[in-house]
Order: sequence, then structure tokens, then C-alpha cells
Amino acid sequence: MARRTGRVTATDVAKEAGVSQTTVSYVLNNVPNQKISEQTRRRVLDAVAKLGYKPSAAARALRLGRSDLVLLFLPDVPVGGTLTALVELLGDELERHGLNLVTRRERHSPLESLWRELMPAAVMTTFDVSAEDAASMRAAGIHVVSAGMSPTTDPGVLTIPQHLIGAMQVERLAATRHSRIGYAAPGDPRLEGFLALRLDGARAACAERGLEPPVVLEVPLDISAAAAAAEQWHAAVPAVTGVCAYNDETAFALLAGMRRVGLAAPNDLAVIGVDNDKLAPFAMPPLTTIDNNLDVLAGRAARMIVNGVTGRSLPAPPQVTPLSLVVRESA
Amino acid sequence: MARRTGRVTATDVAKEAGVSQTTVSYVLNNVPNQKISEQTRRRVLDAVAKLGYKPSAAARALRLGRSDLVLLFLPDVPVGGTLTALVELLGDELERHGLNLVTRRERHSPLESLWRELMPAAVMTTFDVSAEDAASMRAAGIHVVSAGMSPTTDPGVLTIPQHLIGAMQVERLAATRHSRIGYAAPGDPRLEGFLALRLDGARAACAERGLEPPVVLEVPLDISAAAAAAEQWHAAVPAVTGVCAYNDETAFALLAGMRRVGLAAPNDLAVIGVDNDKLAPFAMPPLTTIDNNLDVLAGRAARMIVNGVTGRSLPAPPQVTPLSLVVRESA
DNA sequence: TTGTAGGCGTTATCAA
DNA sequence: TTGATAACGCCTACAA
Repeated sequence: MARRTGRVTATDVAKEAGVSQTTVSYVLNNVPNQKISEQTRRRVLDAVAKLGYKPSAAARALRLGRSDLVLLFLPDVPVGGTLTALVELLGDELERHGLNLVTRRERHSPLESLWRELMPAAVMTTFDVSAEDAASMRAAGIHVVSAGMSPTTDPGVLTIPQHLIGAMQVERLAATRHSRIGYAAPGDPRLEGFLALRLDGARAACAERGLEPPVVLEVPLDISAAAAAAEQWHAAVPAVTGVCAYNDETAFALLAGMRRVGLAAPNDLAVIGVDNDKLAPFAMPPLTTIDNNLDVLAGRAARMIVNGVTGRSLPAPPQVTPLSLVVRESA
Repeated sequence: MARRTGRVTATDVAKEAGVSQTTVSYVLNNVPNQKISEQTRRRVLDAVAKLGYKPSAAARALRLGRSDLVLLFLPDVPVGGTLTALVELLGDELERHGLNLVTRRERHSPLESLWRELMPAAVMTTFDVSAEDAASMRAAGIHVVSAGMSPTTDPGVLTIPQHLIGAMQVERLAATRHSRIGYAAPGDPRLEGFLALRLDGARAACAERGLEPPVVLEVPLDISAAAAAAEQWHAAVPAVTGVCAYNDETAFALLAGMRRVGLAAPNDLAVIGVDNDKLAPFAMPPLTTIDNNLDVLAGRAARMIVNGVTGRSLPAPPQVTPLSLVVRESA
């Protein structure tokens, strides 16, 4: 009676099918060079179905030296809808390939202790991982995918072109004849990294068009503060007439602040957000924004991971910029 | 040369410390009845630090028959901010106890194949898990926590009192002298389950106060449709003057629809949401809503799981209703 | 107080 | 084409 636990093992399947446990493994893993007779294969498969056999992920991981976990390190930012949606999508996609997503907020966990412990098939970071870290992970057979924010042509890096976001916002504002641009920065210091990139993009876009650099004001998630900022832009000479908000949240706050001081969008001050939040259509007025098409981003990330892990190479998707302008009424 | 992989094993640590691998295990796991000399303990710990040893989760899981994974099954609903925030919080909390959260959307995965495969320490479901399923999981040593929606006194079940949400909304509306109540149902059929419970709560609350049952209208996330609903409530005789929205999203849509047809909140139609969305303060007018205090809910869930897994029993938190009214201007 | 040895369920090497 | 058999790294009786 080796069966102390209730678990059905490959040995049980073998017994049921009247073959050796090895054969079961061969059949289940479709081992290339082994020629299994159709009859044997059937018997094994039937036994598997009959017994409801599920291979043990732990035993597998132990033997293979790598688990079917994928570790995702998130930056320690207020995880808004955008990022979470991405995580959801990524998880769904990985699941389809038998991979299990485990996410971590950066601050809590020293990168290394976790991957050594979990032996994940892949690790994805949303920040720049140090060269040594990357090297030792790869040495351990872990696929590393980083989602850097800066532009790069490295095909192993997923780029979320933050600078393009700022540029697109300015582009829209310029196209609607705004020549003095404002930039609404979020209050949260943890967003600093993203902010810098987006702002750079906006600055560059302004420069390209011969416009003055954007007038940056902080717009925290607070109506009074937002109102003050709105007035300041409005009162500037020459007046700022179009504002790029860091994201839709900031845009909502700004819009609310503007209402308080009797300023209307887009006439007094045009506002354009980022994220295409679910509530953006219901802003007053409906919010023009930049959609970062997370589904394509998530799909791309998933593909990079799956490719790396399986060794196969799924067809490369068209390299479209996953950014699109959603025009509503606020800008 | 047993060291083929780069992994540092407990045996390596033992060698370094000049003790047996068993001793290493004893020290690391603080085995109760073993008296390890302080000197030995130090040597082991030093070796661990020096070598950067991390126990293999896979080997551990294989040996123990259970991994340090916690499986969370989410209902297949559009995962809004509310649910995701809860997941985040839960994950953070579990992490603190060495547990790793893996989430699944219900539709994708047959409950069973996953837990048999992963041998999780615990499984948490947001729907009612069948009795047999629960039984076989427990038989396998897995702790099962369900987050049922219906009221129950079962201490093993985490209740999210959906019905109370509806009741609180009506209560607020009644307190501000509304006698004819409307209920704005979401368009998404996947929300049906939650909707039914919340609506029941609202109905009951109306009945308690001798009010007519709420007039239920569907308010999809579409301004025109929302506008039509608003007019219909407004035109009813006697007119509906206060509306409970299924959630803040629906409330935002309704508010936008009202603006289109020249109806203002709260005078023409008071609106109260659910979720206390980050953007709720910036609605026009600022949205009165019900906050479901996810942090306490997540904390409670985490505690149930950790208690079950570790066997210890963390102190029970005060049994407060994790619901609070946030009064702004819309109702 | 410490060490020896066996097995958790898989995969992979080598014979047959 | 199939079957023994040996690890993978850890925990834990049991022995010393």
C-alpha cells in the first residue's frame, strides 16, 4: 500500500493501463523519438481519463529544475486600472499556455530570493533589472523579459513608449490650434519615473512644433488644488489653453477643479488624458484621451514569455504602436 | 560532483557548516523537539547567509504534499477597480506569510484539475463551491475559504453582504426624503448574481419603510440609454426622485445621461453609487456612494487563509460591517 | 544532540 | 517499442 495520499500518480495510471510508468510519461509528454503504438497510447490516455490523473506540478518542477510559474514584478505605484487590466490579460494569456502568473509589488520582495525559491519559468519586470541579476537568472534557465519604459530596439525588451504618450497629447492639442500647452503632473511621487518620460515626450513634441515648453503644474487628486492650477494656467500670459494630463485620473480632477472656478473645457482650457478609463466617456465634458491598448501590449508580453519558455516562436505580430487617440469633447 | 545545476542545496549548506543536512533542516524549520546547540545553529545560519541558500519550493511541496500557493478563483465579471484592489491587498497580505497568490478567472479553468496539479495550501472561491468539491479538497489537505455573497453565520465563510449595500443606499435616499426610489441596473449579464442580491436588499429596505418597491431600469454604459432611463424615472407618476446605482460606473453613466437631458442631481434625481471609485469625488456633482472597505475585507480573507494554513489562529478582528456611506453631493 | 536513510512524483538515461 | 532505475531537494522517522 504505497498509496498513502489520495493522489493519483503516473504509476497508478501505468498499472491501470498495464504498461510501465515510463510509457505513461512518454505518452503524456509526446516524447519525440519514442514510437508508441497507437494501441498503447490509447490505453494510457483512457486510463488517464478514467482515473482523472493530473501530473504534480511540484514533482515536475523538481525534476525539471523549473516550475510553470511566471513571476511578474510590478512597480510600486498606485496600481490603477491600467496596470491591473494588463495583469489580468497577461494572466489569462499565460494560463492558456499552462503557465501560472504570480505577481509581486517591487518593494516587498528582493527579486532574487523569490526566483531562487520558486524556480519560475520566466520573470518579467516592469523596471530595469540589473545586468548581474539578469545574468544569474538566465544562467538558472529562467527567461527574463523586461518591460522597459525607454525607447529601445532590443527585441527582448517590451517597450511601453511613455514618451510617445506625451507626444501624442501635444500633437492633438496642436492640431486643435493650441499654442501654449500645460502639463498636469500627478501628486504621487511614485509616479515620478513615468512622469519624467511622458513629460519629455511632450517637451520634445512642443519643441518640434516651435512651441514653448509645456507649463508644468502639479494637479493632485483634490478639487481645490486642481482649481488653483486651472486658474493659474488660465491667467498666464499668454494663456495656456490646452493641458496634457498625466492620466485620466488627473484629468478628472482638473475638470472638476475647472468647474469650480467656472472654466469650461475645451473652450477655456482643453484637457486630454491618458488611459481611456472606463469612466472617461462620462466625464463632463467627455474626456479626450490616449488609449494604450493594453490588450495588444499584454498579448505581446505573453508572446515573448511563451516563446522564451517553450522555445517555439509564435508568429510575430505586426509592430503597431499600441497607442491611439480617442477624441471626445474635452480637447 | 553532484553539483550539476547552479542551485545551492541544503546539503551544500551542511557541508559548509560541517554538519549533516538533517541538522540544517532542523535549524531552518525550528523543529520543536530537537535541541540544537547554539553554536551549531549559528554555524548553519552563517552558512545559509554566506551561500545565499533558498529552499526549493518545489522540493518542499513535493515532500510536504502541499505547495505555498494560494489559489483564488474570481467570478467572471468585468473586473473593475473594486475586485482588483481586493486581489492586490490579499496578495500583499499573503506574501507576508510566505504564501503566493495565483488567481484564475472562473470560466477558464475547471476548479479541480488546477488544484490537483498545484497542490495549493488553500483555495479561495468567490462563488459557492459544490459540497463534493469542497470535501475532496479538504481531504487533500487544502483549506477552502469561500466568499459567499449571501448572508450566513458560518464562520468559515467570508460574507460580502451584497444585500446590505442595496439597503444602505435606500436608507440614505429615504433619509434625504425620497419616497419613490429607482434602481439602475447594469447592462452586463455577468453581473446578474450580484445585482439580484443588491436589489433584494434595496427592495427589503423599501418595504421596511413602507415605500413602493424600487423602479428598476437598465442603465448600460451608454449616455443615450442612460438619458432615456433618467427621463423615464423623472416622468413617472409619482416621479422617482432618488436612484440607487448598481455601482459607481453605472452612476457616472446615469449622471452623464441626466446632463444630456437637462436633469440635475440631486434636485431632479438624486444618485447614489457603490464602490467609492477613485474618480467619484470628481463626478459632476461629486458622487455619494457606498464604500465597501476592501482593506478590511481583504484583511479578513487573508486572516482566514493564513489561520487555516498555519494552524495558528490570529486574533479575530472586530466584526464590523465593512460598509460605509460616503456622502458627497449627488444624493 | 546529531546523523542515516527512505521516499514524495516526475523525467530521462540506458538496456532490453 | 517498452521497462528498470536513478536523480531532482527536501523532510522526518529512527538510529546512534
